[in-house]
Amino acid sequence: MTSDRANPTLQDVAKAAGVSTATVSRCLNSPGVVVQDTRTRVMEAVERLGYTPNFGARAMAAKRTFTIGAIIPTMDNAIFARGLQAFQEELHTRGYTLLVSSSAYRQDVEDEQIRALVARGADGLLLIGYERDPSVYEYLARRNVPALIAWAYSAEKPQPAIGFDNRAAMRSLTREVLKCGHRSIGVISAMTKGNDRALERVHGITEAVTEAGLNPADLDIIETPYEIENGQAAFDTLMQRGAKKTAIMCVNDVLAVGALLRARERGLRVPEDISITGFDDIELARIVSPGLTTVHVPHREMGRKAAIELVQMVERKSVGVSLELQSSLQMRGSLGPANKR
Amino acid sequence: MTSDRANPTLQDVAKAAGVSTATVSRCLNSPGVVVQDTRTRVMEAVERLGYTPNFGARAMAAKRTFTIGAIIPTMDNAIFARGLQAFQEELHTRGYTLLVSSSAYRQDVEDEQIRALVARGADGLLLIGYERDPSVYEYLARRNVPALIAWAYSAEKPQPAIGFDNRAAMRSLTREVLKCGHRSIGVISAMTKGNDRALERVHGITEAVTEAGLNPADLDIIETPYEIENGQAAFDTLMQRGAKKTAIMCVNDVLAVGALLRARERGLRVPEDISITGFDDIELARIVSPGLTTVHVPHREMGRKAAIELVQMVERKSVGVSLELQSSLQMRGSLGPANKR
DNA sequence: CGCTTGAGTGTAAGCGCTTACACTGATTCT
DNA sequence: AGAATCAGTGTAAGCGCTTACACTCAAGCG
Repeated sequence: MTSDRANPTLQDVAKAAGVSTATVSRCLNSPGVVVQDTRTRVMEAVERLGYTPNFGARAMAAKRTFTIGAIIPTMDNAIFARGLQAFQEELHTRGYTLLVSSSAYRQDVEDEQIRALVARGADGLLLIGYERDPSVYEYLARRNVPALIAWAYSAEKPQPAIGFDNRAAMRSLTREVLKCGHRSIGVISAMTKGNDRALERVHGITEAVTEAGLNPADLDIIETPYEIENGQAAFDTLMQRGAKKTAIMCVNDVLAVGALLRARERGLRVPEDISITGFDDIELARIVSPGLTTVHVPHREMGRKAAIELVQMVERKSVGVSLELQSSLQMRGSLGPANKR
Repeated sequence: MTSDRANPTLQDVAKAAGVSTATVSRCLNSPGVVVQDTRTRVMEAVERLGYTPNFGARAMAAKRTFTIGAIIPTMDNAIFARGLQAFQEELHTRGYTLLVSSSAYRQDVEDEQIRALVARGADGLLLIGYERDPSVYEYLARRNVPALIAWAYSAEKPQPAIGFDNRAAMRSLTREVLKCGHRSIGVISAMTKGNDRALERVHGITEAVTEAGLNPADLDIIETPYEIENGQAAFDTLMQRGAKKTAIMCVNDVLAVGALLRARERGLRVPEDISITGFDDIELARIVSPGLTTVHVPHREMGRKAAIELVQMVERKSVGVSLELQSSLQMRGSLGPANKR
């Protein structure tokens, strides 16, 4: 029944206010066109009945949801938190709601989540990194759902993105490491499959090493999932095999903190005995001691600008323009001169 | 037009497969009742057209969404991350999707989010802590949306909850601190307004102090928002005013880490010069040095059990039963004997 | 052999909302 | 004074889906 007390509908409000459903709808969506008098009467009824519009119905009728979806690889660690926070704040001021889900770094899960978000009527999507099956982009294009890439930027890619050049950033950090005299370098990378950011960062190291006239094949690289514990384990492996390293470069701060911890546990002094670097500049990086030398990423700026651009894409039905942000080196205590044994 | 290429609907699939919309719907929702032959034909059409059901329409027609909403005070820090992860995993195995939003520790925002989630058809809600306007509970009851409280537990409250006794936990930690001989204790609390967990924890301290025959009014308590920086600032304030403290008890690990950092910056040794304790046992607690003595909370267990119970409430339309979990003390280096000057 | 039965499918009535279009009565214009 | 205009409101047609109910037809029954 439409008179059911449990879930008041537009109908109920209309009846209570003695107007048509159209008028109630208008009061809610474009109050300007309704005369003051009726409006108060309607709003009063809304209040009295505790009416909340049904989202599904609204989405279906209006084909707009004012909802933006974001799919991040993980909620567990802080990398995306700050940027997403800024993203969401900016979205909020523009009247949009953010729906977040996480893919656990798995492409099939991400795929599923994308479809779920689209089915839920997301007006636009924020995606992390470029790398995903082309069919995903086709799907989005067919459905007319604009998507913006973040946390990565590459001039060649066709997709609009707002991020920074992971490779270049890591290249400059590596130059710094080389400048400190390090020649035997271990690398701890996240899993690069489906994670172009990690891959690009590793490439950055390789490039810098090559450009310094060294043999990139001498780099001892290990891949491991995103967890402090894995950083610790990887550090052990690296120290036990191959030439003796004087520096460990990690593809993200979490892994680096793991390495740092394990170094300490093994009685190694950082940076005297071994230097360690990270990437991201999450909070952790400044908390550990010594502080972690890392690449600072403008998370908040990225989140905010992504929101602005994505809303633009949704509302103007524009293609979206890419924007490259600058990352910077954050030098802290964990990087020091190589120990000339 | 229903033949539009962009967004295939049930209709389109039905036409393509030469069956009625009802049959397609059945294939998707209860494949058992459709004969093998038609089913393959339909599935093929679904595949070929790249059909995804429209969530809003489905929710509206079926009055079920298999969606659970969760509103947490913040995504910024790690306290809720692990528990939520477990919550979501368990939900997933049961065929539910999780929608998360954050309230920034503001009741009005939480309110808004609750309504948004309900409007979106959430079948059930996970809420953090008991404290909120009674009208919220009324609203939920009227709308028939079951809600489960987590991260808190109190036998007296009517709402079903799954959590632990914040007060009792803090009481035992405080006893431990007192046992170490500390008599002049500073307390750094989160903002207690709208945060019953913080308030309960402070109460726990007060109670333990009282039961030890000391005057709780001698406790130097300071309230500050949830940020490492604020922990640092609060530490300064505490050290500058009143009697000289030998221990600082913090209501959560983030604040405690802030205090720890600042102590170190001021050249104080922990725990020789000053002891510091936290609450939550987030990852950070074991990463700082010395490790933070804190209260360990069974986050994952809580998340998992919350999922099970909430699904139960949704499907059986049951009221929900509360469950108290046990927290435990996690002793690490940051707590030591009081320095008898 | 006619009748019941039931498995498999189709028909169509909503679910709660938005919005194009139609309508009404003041107001303004000629 | 009658026509034209327009602001404010109502009417009703969907949006894409689920599901109660109706229907069909083959198998099983007395």
